[in-house]
Amino acid sequence: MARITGSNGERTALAIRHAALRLIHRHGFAAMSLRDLAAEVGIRPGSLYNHIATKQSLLFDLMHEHMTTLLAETDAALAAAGPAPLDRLRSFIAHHVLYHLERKREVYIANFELRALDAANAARILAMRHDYEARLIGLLEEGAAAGVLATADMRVTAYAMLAMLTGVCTWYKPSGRLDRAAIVALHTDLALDGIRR
Amino acid sequence: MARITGSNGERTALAIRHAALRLIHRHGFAAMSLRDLAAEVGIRPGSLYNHIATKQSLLFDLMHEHMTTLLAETDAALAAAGPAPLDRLRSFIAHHVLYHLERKREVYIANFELRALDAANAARILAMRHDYEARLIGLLEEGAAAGVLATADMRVTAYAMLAMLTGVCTWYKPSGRLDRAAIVALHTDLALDGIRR
DNA sequence: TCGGAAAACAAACGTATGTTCGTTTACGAG
DNA sequence: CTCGTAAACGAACATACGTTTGTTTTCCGA
Repeated sequence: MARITGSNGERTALAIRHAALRLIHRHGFAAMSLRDLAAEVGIRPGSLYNHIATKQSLLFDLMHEHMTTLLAETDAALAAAGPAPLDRLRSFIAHHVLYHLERKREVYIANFELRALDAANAARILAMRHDYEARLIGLLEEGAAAGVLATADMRVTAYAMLAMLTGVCTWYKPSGRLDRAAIVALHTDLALDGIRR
Repeated sequence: MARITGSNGERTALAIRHAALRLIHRHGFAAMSLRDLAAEVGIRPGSLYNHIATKQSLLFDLMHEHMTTLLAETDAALAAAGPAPLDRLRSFIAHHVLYHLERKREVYIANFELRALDAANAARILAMRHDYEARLIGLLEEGAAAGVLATADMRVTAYAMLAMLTGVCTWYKPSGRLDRAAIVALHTDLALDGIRR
């Protein structure tokens, strides 16, 4: 055996990334062996190296692509929103929750596998995460300046909101009781007005 | 060399648990080798087995002890609170945040290393987590029944609140800008009333 | 049609892993 | 003081790991 009939580089590379997302999400990066990954894809361990440089770079690429997409889509959502601070904030929240519902694996990995990256790679991902946080903090400041939002500590408030809005991807199952619109609405209400009647 | 002068079983066992908390929190359970752990404690790898049964049982014990303490302390906090639903909820929130500030390593591990447990151990920890969630859901239902809380989906609301309140242990540093009381107050306000003025 | 690049294989590299074993020495109850 | 046990050691076990290598077969542009 050698090169397999019908084999295609791009398709295999995609399958590797997809399988890696599943395995890392389920077992963690350190607990995913390249032998497991190769078996999931249906190739031999050594063949992975036709498509990835190292295990470390595979993880970094997955995280980097996710952060790039998240930032771009967020900016698009904000650009499409109305000018009112509250509308912009609603738009951010809706996009964040929907994105996290649809790509829970990528999100989970980007949030919890930072420690598996080496120092240089971790720094790059962290910088992108700070960019993302800065967008929300900016929206909170806009709202405070316009007088529609409470003016407590912006940074910690943003952290708390992001934690709440991101939490959805730890329990969400597409087959669940609530549909996506309901989940978005519930989280928007919680963030804006809390649980007190 | 053999048994070391001044060696003491209980002290070593404690040092192992403490070092394990640090290493698992920093690198993850799968990425922590027993050789690293032994080096951190200052003994040889094989000597660990005078104090633990297996690596897996070490993780389970750490998580189980944490969940037991959390449940017991939560019940104590609720028992000490006044009878009004809102007071009880405030008490829950305050205790949760303080506990998570003070034991961020244990919390982080209990939340994110579930996948490293084998099936039977994971089921036991999950059951305790459900117990904890049930306490909050109960409080939300009390509040709804009394008419002081909004009556949206109780389970998802509880998940969102817990995600927000737990998030604090991913960024908190004791040397930070805000003291603990301020962090508790900020999270209580956010949970109850949101960010809208 | 043909030749180089792409993509797979089988096999092996050195190292690290969790764990076990037999041995040695200090501690502490009688 | 004595003796069983606790608690450490050094060494080794089998297995698993990420990665490299050389080879083989298929694909595809000129």
